Amino acid sequence: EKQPCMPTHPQKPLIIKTGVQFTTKVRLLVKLPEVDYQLKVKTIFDKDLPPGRVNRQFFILTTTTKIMDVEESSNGCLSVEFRHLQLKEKKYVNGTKVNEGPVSVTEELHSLSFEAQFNIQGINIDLETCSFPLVVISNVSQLPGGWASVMWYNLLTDEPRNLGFFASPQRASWGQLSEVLSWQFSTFAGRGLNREQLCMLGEKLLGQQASQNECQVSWSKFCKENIHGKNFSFWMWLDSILELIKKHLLPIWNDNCIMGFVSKETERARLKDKEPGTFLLRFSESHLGGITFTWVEQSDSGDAKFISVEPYTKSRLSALPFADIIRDYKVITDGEVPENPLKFLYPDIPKDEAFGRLYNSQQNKVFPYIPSMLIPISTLQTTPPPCSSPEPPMSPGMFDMLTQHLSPLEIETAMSSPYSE
Amino acid sequence: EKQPCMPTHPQKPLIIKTGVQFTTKVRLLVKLPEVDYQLKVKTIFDKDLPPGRVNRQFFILTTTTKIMDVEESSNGCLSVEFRHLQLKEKKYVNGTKVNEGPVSVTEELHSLSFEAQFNIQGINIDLETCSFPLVVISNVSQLPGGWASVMWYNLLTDEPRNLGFFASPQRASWGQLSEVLSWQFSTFAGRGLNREQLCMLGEKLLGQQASQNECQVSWSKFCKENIHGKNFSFWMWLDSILELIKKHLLPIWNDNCIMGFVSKETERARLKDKEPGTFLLRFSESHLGGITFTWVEQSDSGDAKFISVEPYTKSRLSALPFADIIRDYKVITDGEVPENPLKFLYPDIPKDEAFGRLYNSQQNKVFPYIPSMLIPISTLQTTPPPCSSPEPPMSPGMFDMLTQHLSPLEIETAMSSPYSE
DNA sequence: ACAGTTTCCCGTAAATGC
DNA sequence: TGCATTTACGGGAAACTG
Repeated sequence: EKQPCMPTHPQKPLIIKTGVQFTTKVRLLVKLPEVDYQLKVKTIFDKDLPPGRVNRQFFILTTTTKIMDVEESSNGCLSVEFRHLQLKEKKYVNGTKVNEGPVSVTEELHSLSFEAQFNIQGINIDLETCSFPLVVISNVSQLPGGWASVMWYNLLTDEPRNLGFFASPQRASWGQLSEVLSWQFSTFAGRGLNREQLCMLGEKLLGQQASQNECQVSWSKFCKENIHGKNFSFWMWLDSILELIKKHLLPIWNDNCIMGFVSKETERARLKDKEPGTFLLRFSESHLGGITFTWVEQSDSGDAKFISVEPYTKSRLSALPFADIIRDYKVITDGEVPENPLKFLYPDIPKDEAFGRLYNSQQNKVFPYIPSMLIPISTLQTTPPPCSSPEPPMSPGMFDMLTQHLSPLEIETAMSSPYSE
Repeated sequence: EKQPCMPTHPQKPLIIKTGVQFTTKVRLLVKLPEVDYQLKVKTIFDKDLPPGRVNRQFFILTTTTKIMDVEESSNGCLSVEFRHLQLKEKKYVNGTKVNEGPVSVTEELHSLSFEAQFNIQGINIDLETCSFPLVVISNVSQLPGGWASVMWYNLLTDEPRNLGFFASPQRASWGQLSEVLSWQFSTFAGRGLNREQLCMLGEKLLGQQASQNECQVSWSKFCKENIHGKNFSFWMWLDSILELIKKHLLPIWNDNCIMGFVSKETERARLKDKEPGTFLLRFSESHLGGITFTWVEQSDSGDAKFISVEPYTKSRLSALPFADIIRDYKVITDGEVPENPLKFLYPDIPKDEAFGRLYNSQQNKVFPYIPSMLIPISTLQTTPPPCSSPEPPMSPGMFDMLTQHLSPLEIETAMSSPYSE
């Protein structure tokens, strides 16, 4: 006999890492008439799993049974919270590790079941329920893949327990998907994606025709296939940016100072007619988790010239916050006096108005010492290189700077540093 | 019956962290006449421990028995290697946790015992041996304390198993101790300490009279009491420097470019009559794990002037290697053109001759972008401050630089944002 | 409240398995 | 051999515990 028993599913952390504690709570939604005895709930991982359905099997390492208790905060329901639950992989299950097709670890769905039974007026009643699908990972490096699965699953099915979903995952429309992507950013970074940003993402994922929201995206294209010419998939790239924002760019992102997702063409079109020194912030498309700025200058011929700095990644940004980089950035052109080329955040906001609030002086006052700060510097040449060697030669300013400091032996290696477009 | 049975003690890693695997090997040094049966060895942690001797009790989480085997590499001895051993703390031992005095975790000594028994011609023979004392820690943050204990123990006792050693640790003579300290540097950093460096350390630890090698140092002074006015002990300070060298300064240390341990007085005496721009490298005495450079300049009055930069710690050094800092360091004096004040490594070695080999151009060649490097910069004033505030006021150059960028902009958070929603 | 100590767990690196 | 996945564990931070 099954009875109504709705647990509070472990809905948010649908991803569980082995060896890391998680919590789940079950609540009995009917009031039992007589509760003069203890009601025990048992948790089982992957109960009644059809054999061969998953590649990996796990078990709960910690206590799996607990007594239900009257919940204070609510209307006196019975509930139980399992804390400090921990998953561990069963190795060598019966010596047969079923290798079932191309479903990767983060596509393998599991579930957590809860059982209770009680006796009321001589009738034995079994209660049972189970969680939404779970992804089990063994290292945080698998978290992005896990999130992708959860997103895709939630996007495309309303079934509470379709564990075979990724055997043949449906396609999503770009309209649906873009909404979910924006929601990721608004949830985890505090600000979603605007129409232009989504449009760039759509074109990146699907090509020019993607302006149509009806355009279909396959799971593989979203998360499994590498972007052409790169060694990462679309979602891995996007998630690396989400992480970069979360850790290093949160206030700047929330102040809407990061255009971020812009094609190089759009970037140029935007900056072309702007005041020299106008810049915008854009995420790297060539490397994971990088952000760069591009500014416009007047070239000698009178045309607009666009210059982008080598993208900053988390390692640099943890040495120097991005707002400080923008404040302090200097370019040495032809060995002259360093100048900060960044004047106006696109379209025309004075730099300090946009970022001043976030500047951090880096000043530690430790008395007998003089303070020292890190300044990001680029060197640039305006005069065209005398010959067209495959690698553009070094600017005179940089050359001076290096030769001045490098012993004769080291010059060769340091020479091969390209810049200028 | 006890028999000669000398194991290869776990000598080097005398410190074991709970939950982290370690390895130990036991070798039977006598050849058994008849080895037609298996000889089993069992490992026991803290065997026969007098109750109340230690605060914490541990057990071996993994397999504790193994069969001895003929060792290939040696002359056919029997030996056994325990791998993947792991320690875990027994909690709530009999409900009584004996709190025995002021012996800290890293002073608590433990031991690992090995037992085997065999029967030869009807006689039962018990073999037993045990390791040198072990320190058990639960976090790497306790490693320096553990090392200190191991050093002190080895320095002051030849007993193989005096587990109560730290109940009343003997004093060491500075002569003995300084030798051990130098040995730490030569073992872990590749170059020991010279007489002058040791002399500075001796004075730091014991005051001026410490030039005598006979001077006695207490364990407490070495490792437990804080240095006057600081919140760390002598050894914690020294070990933080050892770590800094190991991770960030190895080649520079081994090239003997770091004077390192110099009092400020000696530093000045050394630099006083040198060419302006002569500098030396010294470890910070005020903060853990920091290194600074001090250079000499000619002041307006004609006297020598000494300037030290705020010490670089591991976080800065992992963004920028120290050799590059020395190469690129710039001072902006009174807002003028940046100049590198570092010319000659004391006594008179041109900077690039000393460090050129280690320069690293920081140049990542990622095509469409211009490279950017981090330059450490200090600003300095030559004109004396108008008033004598307790904190040295900001130099005009720095002030300009900051005001130029800090505009009246503690403005409200969300200004006109460059992108529409 | 607090300091000494342990636990937790991310993130990198290395090991393992397929 | 290379790729996918897991294990190992340092290091920072939170939690614990007298």
